[in-house]
Amino acid sequence: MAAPIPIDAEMLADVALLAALPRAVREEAAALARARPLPRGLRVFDQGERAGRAHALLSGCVRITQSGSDGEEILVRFIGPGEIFGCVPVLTDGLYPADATTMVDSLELSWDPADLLALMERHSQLAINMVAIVGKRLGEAQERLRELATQSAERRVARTLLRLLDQAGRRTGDGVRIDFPLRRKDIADIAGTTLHTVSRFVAGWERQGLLATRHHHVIIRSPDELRVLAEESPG
Amino acid sequence: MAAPIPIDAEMLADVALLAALPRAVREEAAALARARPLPRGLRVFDQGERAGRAHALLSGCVRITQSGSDGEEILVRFIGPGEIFGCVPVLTDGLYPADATTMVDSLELSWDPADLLALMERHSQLAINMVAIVGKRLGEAQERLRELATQSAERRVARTLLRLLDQAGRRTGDGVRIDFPLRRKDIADIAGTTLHTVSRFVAGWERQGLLATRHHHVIIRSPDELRVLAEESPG
DNA sequence: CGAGGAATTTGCGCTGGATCAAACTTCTCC
DNA sequence: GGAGAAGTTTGATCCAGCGCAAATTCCTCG
Repeated sequence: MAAPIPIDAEMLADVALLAALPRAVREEAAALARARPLPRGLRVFDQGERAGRAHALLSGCVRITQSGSDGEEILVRFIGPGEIFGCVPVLTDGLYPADATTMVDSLELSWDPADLLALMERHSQLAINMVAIVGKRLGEAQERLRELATQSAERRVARTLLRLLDQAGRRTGDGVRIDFPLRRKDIADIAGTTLHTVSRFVAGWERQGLLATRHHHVIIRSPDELRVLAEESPG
Repeated sequence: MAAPIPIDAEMLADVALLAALPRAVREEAAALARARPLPRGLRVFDQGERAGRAHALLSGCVRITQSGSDGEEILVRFIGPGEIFGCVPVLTDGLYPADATTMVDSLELSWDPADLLALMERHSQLAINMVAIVGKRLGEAQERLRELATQSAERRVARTLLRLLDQAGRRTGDGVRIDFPLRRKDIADIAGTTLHTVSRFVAGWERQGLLATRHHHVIIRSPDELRVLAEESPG
């Protein structure tokens, strides 16, 4: 067992859940947290498993997927630096509702469920922040639901890329790069279609010079053109 | 203007958000709440509107719908007695994310956003309850997302009915009745399909004696057979 | 740098379910 | 109780995109 990684309140300033709180609260949270490096490809927790820890990501990227009894799965969301994951079951039935897997080497903080709960009881602002975070995700899920029910696959793929751009876009020489390793299957699992269909559209856009992929990373050269595709009225 | 409806802490005991709290908190919440009867068909609030009140339903039924810029809409959920609605924006951007319309004559309580926020600040358990409620809805939304992306229309319609049965089922003489007025279009807007497709399946099931509809109400005679349809492995 | 494997592209046929259209039934309200 | 409106059923047609399969390219790692 390696020596525990020291945690200071500074590290917590980047976690959205705690960002706007008084420093004293962050120190309290820091004292209870455990830091841990996560190698790429690690299954952080499994769907249905009893929630052993509540998590926050400091760096890297975690993929949250949900699968049904039939094995079909969707990609619920990517967790980027500063975001929390696996925290809701602490307050509900105690079972993780999805799988979590690191996509790159990452660093996380985590809390014992009881500690986090106690912390939220002492500091209502913490719980209120959490409602805001979960509420925002609920809104996003409902928007995706509407898109999936009413829009064409092409628009959904375009919107998926735009949304990822928002979440993890980073300017580079010739466009904006999505900072997650992203393969066609991932895009398909978010947009609710197949990797074949995604490939057709993306390859087309790539030919038009609208975007490029290298090393499993997507670089959008022209977000505006993509936005046009995403908004186009019919189907 | 009619005289205000008197509110006592007893009424709040049926509201899930406040149910498990000390009586003193419920009394505090009661003092700040406003009760209001809502006639059938009333638009309680509009998507995009600034959140003027946070709501809880005491009796009746409210339909929450979300529509996109193109006019396409989905039915996000039904709110039944004891459930809250329009409360999340109090803690986020202050804009209602969806429309809310009463489906029958109803009775609601509502709070001023600032009052509810202050109440949650004083009583962290209230905020914690809210995380649990919103988290549960998030889980449901993600499950629907997966179903919509991976399952056949028939299964989705069957599951939709089963889910409504769970939420608002009431035993009657010859089966379990869903306590909301429900037309084909509503089912379609939840299941993510068209009223024609819903009609085909439901009419078939009705012929098999699996369920019945009268006065825009669905009565499931054989939940088990429906469950089989919902679980059936392929597509 | 090169071999092996993983991911992507692309062609083709097929079908679930959307769309269009029309008859029919059920509710609502006078 | 009856007229009109609203909701439902059912048929016919059509196509977006899924499933399968094979070729090709890209990435990884020794």
